[in-house]
Amino acid sequence: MKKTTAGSLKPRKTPAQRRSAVTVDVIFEATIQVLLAHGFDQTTTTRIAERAGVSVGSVYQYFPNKRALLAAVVRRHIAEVVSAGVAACESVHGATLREMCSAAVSAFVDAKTRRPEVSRALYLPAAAVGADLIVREESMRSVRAVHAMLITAADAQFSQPAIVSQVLVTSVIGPMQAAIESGGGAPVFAALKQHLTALCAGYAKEMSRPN
Amino acid sequence: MKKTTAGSLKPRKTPAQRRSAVTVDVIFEATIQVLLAHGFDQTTTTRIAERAGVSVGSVYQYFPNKRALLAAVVRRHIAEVVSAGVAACESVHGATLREMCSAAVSAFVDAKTRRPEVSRALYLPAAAVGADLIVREESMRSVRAVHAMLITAADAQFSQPAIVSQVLVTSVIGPMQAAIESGGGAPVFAALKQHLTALCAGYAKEMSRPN
Amino acid sequence: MKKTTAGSLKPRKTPAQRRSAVTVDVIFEATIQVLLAHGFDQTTTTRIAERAGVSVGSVYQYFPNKRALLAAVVRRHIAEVVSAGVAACESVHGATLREMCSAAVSAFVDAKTRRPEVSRALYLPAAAVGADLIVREESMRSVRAVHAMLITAADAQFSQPAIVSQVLVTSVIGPMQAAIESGGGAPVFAALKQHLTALCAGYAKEMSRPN
Amino acid sequence: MKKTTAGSLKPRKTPAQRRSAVTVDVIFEATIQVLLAHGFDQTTTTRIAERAGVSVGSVYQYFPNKRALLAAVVRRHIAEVVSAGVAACESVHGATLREMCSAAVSAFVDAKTRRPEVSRALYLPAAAVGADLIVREESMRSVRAVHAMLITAADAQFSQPAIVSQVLVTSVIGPMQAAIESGGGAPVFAALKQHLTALCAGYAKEMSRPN
DNA sequence: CATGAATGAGGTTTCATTCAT
DNA sequence: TATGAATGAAACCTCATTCAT
Repeated sequence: MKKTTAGSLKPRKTPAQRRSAVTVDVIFEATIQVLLAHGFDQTTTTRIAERAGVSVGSVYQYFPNKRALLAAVVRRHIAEVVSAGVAACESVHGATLREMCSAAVSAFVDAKTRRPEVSRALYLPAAAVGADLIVREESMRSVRAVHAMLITAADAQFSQPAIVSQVLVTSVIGPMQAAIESGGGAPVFAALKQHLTALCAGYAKEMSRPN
Repeated sequence: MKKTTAGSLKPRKTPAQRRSAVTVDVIFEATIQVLLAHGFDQTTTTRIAERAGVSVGSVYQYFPNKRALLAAVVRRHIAEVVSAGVAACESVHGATLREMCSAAVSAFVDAKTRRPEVSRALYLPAAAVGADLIVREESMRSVRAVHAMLITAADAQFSQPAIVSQVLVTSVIGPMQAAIESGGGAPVFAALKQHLTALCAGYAKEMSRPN
Repeated sequence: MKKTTAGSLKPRKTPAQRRSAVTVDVIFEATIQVLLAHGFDQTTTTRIAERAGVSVGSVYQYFPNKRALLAAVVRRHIAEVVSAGVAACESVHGATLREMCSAAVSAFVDAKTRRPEVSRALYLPAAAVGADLIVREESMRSVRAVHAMLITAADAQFSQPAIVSQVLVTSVIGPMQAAIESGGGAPVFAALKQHLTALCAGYAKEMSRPN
Repeated sequence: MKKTTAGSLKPRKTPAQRRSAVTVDVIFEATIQVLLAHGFDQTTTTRIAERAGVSVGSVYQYFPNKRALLAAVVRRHIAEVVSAGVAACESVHGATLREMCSAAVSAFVDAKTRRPEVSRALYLPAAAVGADLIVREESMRSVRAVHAMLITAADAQFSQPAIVSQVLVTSVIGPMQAAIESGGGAPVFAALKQHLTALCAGYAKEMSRPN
């Protein structure tokens, strides 16, 4: 990244037409591929275009600059993962604490490990682009969903549900990331689910009063 | 950063003379300052040298390239934090689970928040440089220390102490980071200690049998 | 030249479009001009680009690095000279030894002195770049052509035609170079032809048996 | 070479003292070693000093700048070779043409191949340093010696002894260099002597009248 | 005298972005 | 609309040379 020109991060045109939507997808996928194959600093717009089978000019037709492109890729990935988590949370309103933790953790791990390489590839871009904002926004969605879920718990009551939600969401990411980086496969992820469920449930129990 | 030159990350010459040692320290501090004031991609070797009050040449007398410099700065910071945590762990061998969690978390939070800006400044460099390795190495030290501590717990026994240690260490970082990023002050960090202690203790209880 | 980067010496993209071909030629010519006007170490890529009326970037669009550019310039020049010599050799198959020497020497001197400054300008680059290889390759072409010629001589037979060819080719270059360096004009070159012809013919006679 | 500052090429102080003379020799030898081990552009003053076991400062005590150092090294080497040739020429005054050629060529080849690596190492520096002048000066000595020799030939007379001498000297260098570059050993050099003798004798015969 | 840390001008190279075709 | 050659600011890094110790 050269200058982080601080320009707009929003895509340039909404892909109204069919063709456009396809092109954007191709560019997204190419970006991830290049990121994985060449690493962050070798990820140039030209290379992305090449890999996508379009010209650099075309890339700039859809994104005002490189940052915007990376941001969009990051946003899409995070949004997917978060949405899965949010849906899981909503589906267990009214359940017990342990059921809630198990369901949410499971959904999160599944979503995140569906394409583990993608998570790895996007780690640096997310930080380097001003995607912190995006990450924060999406995290908020998770936190809110967890919050909304917790207060419906059948077997407990929280005095600080907001803070607890925040800690729950952020504490789960580290072990997740570590597991992905370590290159572990399905069995590792299965074990991870159990441990993260215990982590969340244990903490939730500590911070709540039985109902 | 242009090319991730993949060259050696080891410092170039050990500062033998007093003057040199000072110079290196000045450069370290300048690096952090620039990182904070201008952001990662605006952190150029020239700017670092300027801020340090030396010439670019001097920087390159001690570090073979920019990556190595950043890596060194990251290493020093992480090592400090980890060392504090490790010391705390060692000081509570034989205590109860809750005492252990409280002591370790407290030490970790204190170390990490002594200079919160530094943590923020080094977040991206750590990822961008090949400092993953460094981070991983230091993480291992923490994990081992936690592991050594856990198995001496007065009131509990673990069947998978290794995994538990790993999860404990990685789960604590996220909330920590979030608190720092949020810019919270002393009260936030105090609350954080309580929550992280609960997080750890709760999880530890879940994963162990009473003695 | 800083680092003899040892990277590829092959041009980067073959100029497909007309515009590109022109650009490359302009860069070639500019390189020679700068070499002549400023000398080898003052021949910077920036200066070449300036003189060529293009941007540095354009230079790097066609050549992966400075060495490759210089190598290409050297190669083109040497190839021209050698080709002239080879053609001359082929045109006198079956002639007498003296006719052969006269024809080959004449062609070589003519080719080399068509633009004497170029020869002077490229002397150092040829050595400094890894163009030794190029020079060697092209020399081989000359040697082979001379060899092929010699064995058809109407009036003589050689027992070691290979070695003789090698010596003939290499012995002629020194006096040639000296004459160019001395800045002599047409009359000097005319005299040179006679002397070199004598040199070659005399040696050839010594190393062969009359037919 | 950075700037070819065009400063004086003359050594800075005459090594009046014993110690100085030794130091200069050590530096000379170190220069050649570095040239051979690292190549021309990697031959830095610091590296030379290191290899010589002295400080950079000391190198600058004896030579005003890098060019002067390289020039001195080149000069010494060439002077040695030329002196050997000159001596040989003087020792055969009054002999026959063929004897002259044989003696001079033999001495030249011997001198040049005593340390073939040195010749290779100094090739580029000689050209890059403006040592052309030195080379030219020393060449002149050779040419004059050959000239003085030729006119005493017992069996021939030359109408243009000056030009003939010039051509003889310059024509012999190319094949010599090629033989060295090719890495050939003693047998190659033996054959070379025969061919160069034939080359010179043949040419000399062509350019002279029997006595 | 020797040392070697410090200097800093300047060289090479990259790559996001534009715009004529 | 798509293309991709051209741009050029700016980054990293080197190394001959100096001078305080």
